[in-house]
Amino acid sequence: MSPRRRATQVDIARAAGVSQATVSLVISGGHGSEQVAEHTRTAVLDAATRLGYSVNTAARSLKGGRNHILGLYTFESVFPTDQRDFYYPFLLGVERATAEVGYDLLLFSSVTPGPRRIYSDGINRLKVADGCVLLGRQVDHADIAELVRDDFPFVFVGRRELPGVELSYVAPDYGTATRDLVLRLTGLGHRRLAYLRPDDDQEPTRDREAGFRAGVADAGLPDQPVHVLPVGSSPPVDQVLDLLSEPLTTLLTTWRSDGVTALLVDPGENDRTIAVLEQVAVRAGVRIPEDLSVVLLGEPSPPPSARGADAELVSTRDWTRFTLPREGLGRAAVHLLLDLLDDDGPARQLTVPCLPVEGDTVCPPPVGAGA
Amino acid sequence: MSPRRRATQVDIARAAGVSQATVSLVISGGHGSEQVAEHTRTAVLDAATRLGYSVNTAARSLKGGRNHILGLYTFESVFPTDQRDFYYPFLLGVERATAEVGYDLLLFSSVTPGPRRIYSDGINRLKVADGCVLLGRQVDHADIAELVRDDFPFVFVGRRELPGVELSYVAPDYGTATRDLVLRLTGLGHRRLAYLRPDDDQEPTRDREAGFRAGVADAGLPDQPVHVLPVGSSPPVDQVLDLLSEPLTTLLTTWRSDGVTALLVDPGENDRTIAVLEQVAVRAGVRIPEDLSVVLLGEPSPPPSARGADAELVSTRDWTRFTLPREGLGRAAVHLLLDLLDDDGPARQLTVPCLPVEGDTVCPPPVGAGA
DNA sequence: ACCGGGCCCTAATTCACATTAACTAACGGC
DNA sequence: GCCGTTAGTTAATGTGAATTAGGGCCCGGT
Repeated sequence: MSPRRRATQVDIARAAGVSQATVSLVISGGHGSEQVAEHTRTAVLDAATRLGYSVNTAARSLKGGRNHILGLYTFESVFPTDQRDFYYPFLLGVERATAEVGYDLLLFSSVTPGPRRIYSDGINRLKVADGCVLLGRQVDHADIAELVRDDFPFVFVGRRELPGVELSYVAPDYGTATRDLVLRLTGLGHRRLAYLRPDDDQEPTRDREAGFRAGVADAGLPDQPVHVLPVGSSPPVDQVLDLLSEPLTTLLTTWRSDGVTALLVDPGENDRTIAVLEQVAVRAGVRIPEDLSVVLLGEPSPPPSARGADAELVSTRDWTRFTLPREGLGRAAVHLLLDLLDDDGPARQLTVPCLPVEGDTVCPPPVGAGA
Repeated sequence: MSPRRRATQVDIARAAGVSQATVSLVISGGHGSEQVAEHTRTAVLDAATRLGYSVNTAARSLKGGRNHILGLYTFESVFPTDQRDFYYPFLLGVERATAEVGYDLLLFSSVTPGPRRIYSDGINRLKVADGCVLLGRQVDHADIAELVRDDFPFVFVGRRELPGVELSYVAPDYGTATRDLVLRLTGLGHRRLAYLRPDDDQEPTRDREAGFRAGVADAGLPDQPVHVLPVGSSPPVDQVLDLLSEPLTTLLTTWRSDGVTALLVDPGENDRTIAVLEQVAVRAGVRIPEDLSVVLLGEPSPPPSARGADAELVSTRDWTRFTLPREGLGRAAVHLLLDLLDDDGPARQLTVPCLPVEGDTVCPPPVGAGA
């Protein structure tokens, strides 16, 4: 057991016959090393190599105030088994971007499970990181307010708003993506569109609707009908079918008589709507896309495989839609966080484009329709 | 902008009217805080909460204290996309166990793989964690040696050996799992077994063979033939078929004439062997399991879906086998690491049982055979 | 010679915390 | 009243690296 201490700058200094400060200048590179004579420089580097030196980042951070650690805190479990496919790309993006900028990623798991609280024992674990990316739906508002009060740098993935405070976040650009889909439809000749959205007042819902109206305006069409479904963004799964079947059937009839040839559906946080629509359309004899082009403003989830009891309410069609740039959001969050760390400015927001997916639920309008 | 410093223990001390040392005693918890009067204690905690204090991990680890952070270092990318399904359970296990013991998990992504440069923030970034779980195949021996030299506590997932040093690791109990499969076969009536292993000298390979011999002995059978294939554990994928077809065909003939009714296959790190065996058996008219029961001493990978060019060399059969307890290994690694932290003893090793999987490649021996 | 500058380098300080020896006050046993 | 004991607290020290304020030293100009 030789408790051989690891080499420090002092050791190198002794070996090279210089002072620790000089070693620091050489090792730290760029700024200081230009002021060091070449032969001293090589002598130091030589000794360093010989002694197997490497920087003690703890000491470096102590002086510099940075830990070079970014935190990732999720309000649900960090590696959720059941939502694995949903969260994984976020994690991937965050991890990769973190690595690229030379930081390490600290997963906050020690915080008790259940409703996750940041400030459980009064002392804030998050601060061991230089800044933090926050993920998850069920946000504890009190915690966030506390973080803001503490001036702790953090960035949300997904748009988050809190009355009275400015939060930093990265969010998908639902508006532009929706607008682009509208233009795609009008480009195909559709002149009468309908828009379907859940009954909530969340930002993503508003963004998409705004994008819809913008697209309609850009295409030079008059205002198009917007229909609000009597469900919030996350209704109980087992009631969705009952809740939506009748209203959707009615709407389909209305649209047909009104000459609507294309429909845009905001799935909310709940992708069952589109599945119900599919069922209802079949029953009503409306063919998609021959009679009615349909685009989905988001992604059906779970993406690939449906299992168990839900199977009947999972759509198998390849909807024309757009996907959340989930890895991109993770990456963007990291970069935004770094900006925050450097500038120490006010909260800021960033949007990331959504990628269109060419499905098979869109085609030109039926001849003679929508004149 | 106010460059508001983060609150330090000195700030708290001033606010609470005590010394910094007292604050440290209170904050660090258990050991010292019993020697602090209750009212002092609460005053300190109060001030800490009020000032939004949190410990500076850099300072703490500089001095050698505990951070309640465990590190996870992988010699490949932490969230590898292509090996995602393989590594995920390990991560899950590590993360969950870490959370359960009240630690946070630090993913070391900043450390660049490849040729290690001394003056980049090298391996000793690990030190910001109290200890570290190491994962991955392509281990850099120099790094490990360095860690050992530093007396840094770490645990490998998977058996790792380095000449001259004792490493701590958790490993699947291949031996017992193999023995159990042998007993399973003899229990069905098989009396003449054959064993197939790759041509390497790795520990897992040895373990499995030892388990085989133990099982054979336990069953009261004489020594059974062991055949070594002329490939190491990771031959080039595109050559496996060529390399193995002929020898396997020969072996099949030999076994048939020798009355062998069951075969145990050590897949090595390369699951193609079993795929080749399957092809060859079909071509030789040997039915599995009617003519020959086959068990796989490990898992075929990639588990569920085969894609691309490899598809022809991926077996689709549901082999009777055992699976690596991957989440369990992750968990065990964390617990072993904690033991190491507490005891500071010598390196230690731990094995975790493998779970048997009932496939459809085993049945009783053909009547009249193996008498 | 003397002064003024660069140029290289060093001594000293700082960072936030943990640890430890030492100190104080209060209390009792004798 | 002296010493010992114990609980509670403090002053001092160590940790590795970065930074800053200089201090020699050499050299050219005057």
